[in-house]
Amino acid sequence: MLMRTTIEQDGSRAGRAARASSLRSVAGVIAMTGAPMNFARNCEIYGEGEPADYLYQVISGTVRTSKILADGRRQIGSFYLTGDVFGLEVDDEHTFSAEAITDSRVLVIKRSALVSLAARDSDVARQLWTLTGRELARVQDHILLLVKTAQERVVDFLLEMADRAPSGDTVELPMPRQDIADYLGLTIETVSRTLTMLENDGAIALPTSRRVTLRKRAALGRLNA
Amino acid sequence: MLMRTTIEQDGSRAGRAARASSLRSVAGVIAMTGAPMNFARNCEIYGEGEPADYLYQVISGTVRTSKILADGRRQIGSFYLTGDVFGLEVDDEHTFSAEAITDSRVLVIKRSALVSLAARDSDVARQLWTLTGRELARVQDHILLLVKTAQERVVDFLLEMADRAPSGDTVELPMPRQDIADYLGLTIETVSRTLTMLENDGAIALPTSRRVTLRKRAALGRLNA
DNA sequence: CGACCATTTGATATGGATCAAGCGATGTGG
DNA sequence: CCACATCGCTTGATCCATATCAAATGGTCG
Repeated sequence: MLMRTTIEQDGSRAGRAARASSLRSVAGVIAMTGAPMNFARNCEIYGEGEPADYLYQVISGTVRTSKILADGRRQIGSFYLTGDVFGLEVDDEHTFSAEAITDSRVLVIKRSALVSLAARDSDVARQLWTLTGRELARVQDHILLLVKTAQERVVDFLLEMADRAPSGDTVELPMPRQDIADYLGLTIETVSRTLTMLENDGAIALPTSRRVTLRKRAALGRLNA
Repeated sequence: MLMRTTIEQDGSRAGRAARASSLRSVAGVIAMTGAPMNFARNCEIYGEGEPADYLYQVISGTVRTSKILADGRRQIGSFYLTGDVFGLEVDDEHTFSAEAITDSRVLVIKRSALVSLAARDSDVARQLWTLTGRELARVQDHILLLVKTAQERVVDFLLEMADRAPSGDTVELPMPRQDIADYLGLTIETVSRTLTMLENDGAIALPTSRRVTLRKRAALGRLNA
């Protein structure tokens, strides 16, 4: 089911500079040489349990991390948008697998290089720690999501996406409903119904199924808190 | 509702040595001087949003971290048993609050001391990173818990506690049902009923409400995976 | 003994899952 | 260029796990 990947060895200077400027806080880390790679939609980037020899930064596209439970259900850990770093592990195994949601371009960075550099350069060490801490914060928020009602989960998700890909009040959802459902711990039907409901309530507009306009963000936020 | 705390300045050598031996992996970190403090049952150790000037290690007793949601519900982040480190933040604010579940003795360590030491000593930096990574792994497991059925959650919880406080197949639960419920995202009634059901099925025994004997761990594990 | 708190048990309600069908875009072969 | 298969999404009907509301039980401490 997963497709083959293509590798490119470009790594243009211009691209690097642009990235660095928009991502100050991880600048130190990504200053490392890394190879840009392209992954087609639904390509696996790494699998659960594989050695975590690399970490990754999204140059363009969207990536999800996921885990298949014993009963076959799938839980999505996170979505990663342009600029986000993923796949960084403290242990040396990936605890989730990662797939490209859309055709994506990803910077691949050797973990061992960073880890050994961190042993000498405390700034790098600090960066690694910060990145893991950021991931921790993300996952903690995710836990809070999972104990809420369906409507709260969906609204939180939309607000999160809106915050992360800032383009006014219209959010482009790169992922299918099934991914959203598996992220929120709901079924695809419940996600769909909830969106319809929010639309009927005038809280959002759905020009297309993948584009959502937040009509009253303040109200939405309050609705949930 | 929260009680006052008492402070002690003891810090016996014998105690330290015993701890260090049972906690190799964080030995580097806790080698730092820290003040042991006592907290009575239900005492707040720190509050959500407070500056994270200290981190903590449980010497004896049990601690929970929690967060109150907008609608008044409470989510428990984790339970910390003897030897566990908690309250370590990458940012400088506590994202959860922490309370002693039972009368507890806790080693209090100044964060700034560690952070500045980490800037010079890469082993310490590594320790900080590892501790945060361990927390991350714990929270990720927690997410997987929250999408399971009530029975699976309860069984997972019992197995987790049994692994962490190894004393054969009998687990002593230091926390009340309400804490378990708020950890598992269930109601107290559902937790209670589920335990009763497991007992009727012969999967566990409940000599007292706070003591659980796992009758068939292998089966329990398989039951859930 | 009696008050209080934690826990269990019982009866009922409900949010979201499940099962099933319809719908709208997109693409493909005749 | 149209018929038709496919895929992602929505909508509908029903069911069930867990929440909610309510009361009983049991253990602890003054």
